[in-house]
Amino acid sequence: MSYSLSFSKALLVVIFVSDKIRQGQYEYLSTASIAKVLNIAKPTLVKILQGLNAEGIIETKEGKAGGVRLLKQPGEVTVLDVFNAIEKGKSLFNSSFDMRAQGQRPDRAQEILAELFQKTEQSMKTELATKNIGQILDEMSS
Amino acid sequence: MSYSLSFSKALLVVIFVSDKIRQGQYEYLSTASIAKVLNIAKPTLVKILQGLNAEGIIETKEGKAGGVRLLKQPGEVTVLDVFNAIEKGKSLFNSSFDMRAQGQRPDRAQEILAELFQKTEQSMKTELATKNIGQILDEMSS
DNA sequence: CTTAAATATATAAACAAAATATAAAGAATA
DNA sequence: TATTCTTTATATTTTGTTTATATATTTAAG
Repeated sequence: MSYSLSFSKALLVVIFVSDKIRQGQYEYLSTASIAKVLNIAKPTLVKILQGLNAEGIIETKEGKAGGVRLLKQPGEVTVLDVFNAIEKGKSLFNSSFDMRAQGQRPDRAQEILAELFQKTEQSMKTELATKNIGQILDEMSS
Repeated sequence: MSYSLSFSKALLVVIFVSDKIRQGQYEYLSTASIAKVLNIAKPTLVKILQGLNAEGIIETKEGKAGGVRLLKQPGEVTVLDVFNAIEKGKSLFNSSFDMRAQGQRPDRAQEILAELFQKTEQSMKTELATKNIGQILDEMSS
C-alpha cells in the first residue's frame, strides 16, 4: 500500500491546533475535543500526538486543564516534519528480500535499485519540505 | 507501510529476463525457472507477470515450450513502467477520510493537502522515469 | 489424437500491519 | 483529596500482502 492515513490525520491535527492559535485561543486543547471534531479514534489520535510530541512539534500536558499545545510557530513546521513524526524510518520502497544467494549479478542489481529508491525517497521528502503549516493556513484563508 | 515487495521483485524479474536476452538467449523462459532462481513464490510471480503483460512489457506463451519473453527493448522500459505495472492506481498518500462534516475550513485544508500530495507523487514518478532497464544492465556490467 | 509441459485461474490459508475499542493507571489542578 | 485530563496497556477488528495447493487450460510434439 502507501503511507498510512495517520499521516494525513496528523497534518489535520497540526493545522487544527495552529488554526486555533491564530484565532487567539492559546489554552491547551483537550484530546477528546480534537478527536471529536476531526473524527479520529482516540487511540489513533493518542499515537499521533505521541509522534508529534517526540518530534518537538507539540507539547502535551497531563491532568486537569491539560491537553495539547503547539510548541513551534506554524511557519516553522513543515509537512516533512509531520511526516517524520509519523512515518519515521519507514522507507518508501521495500527492496530487502533474499534471493537465495544467486551470485553477484542479482546482488549488484539490488544495489543499483536500492540507490535509485533512496534517491527517489529523497526527492519525495524535498517536495514535502517545501510547504509549511503557516502557508497552508494562509491558503485556507484566501 | 510503503509500496509492496512485489514491485522490487518485478524489477528483478525484468532485469533477469533482459539479462538473458543480452546473453543471447532468445527463447521463452519458464516461470518455474524464474521463480526458482529469484526465490519468488509462484502465485506471486504469476501476478507480477500478469501485471507486466498487461502493461505491454513482456509477453507470455502458454503450452509446451512456453514461458516469458520481453516485448520491448531493455532501453525502452523505465522503472516507472514497471511501477505502473505493479502499483497502478495506488496513491502514495492516503488522504480520503471523513471528518464528520466540520464546515469549510477543514475541507479546504484537505483540498490543499491533496494538491501537495499529488505534486509529491508526481515528482516521485518523474524520478523513477529517469532510469531504464538498459541502463541498469550497463551499470551491472561495469 | 494423445500426451507432456507449460501457463492460467481459483480458493483458501498464513502473515503482517493499521486502526479501533476498552479498561486501567497516573498526573495536575482546584 | 477528588475531579479531570492524559498516558499506557491489551486485545480485537479490519485490511492487505504473500504464499500454498489444487485444478483447469493451452500448446507443441510424437
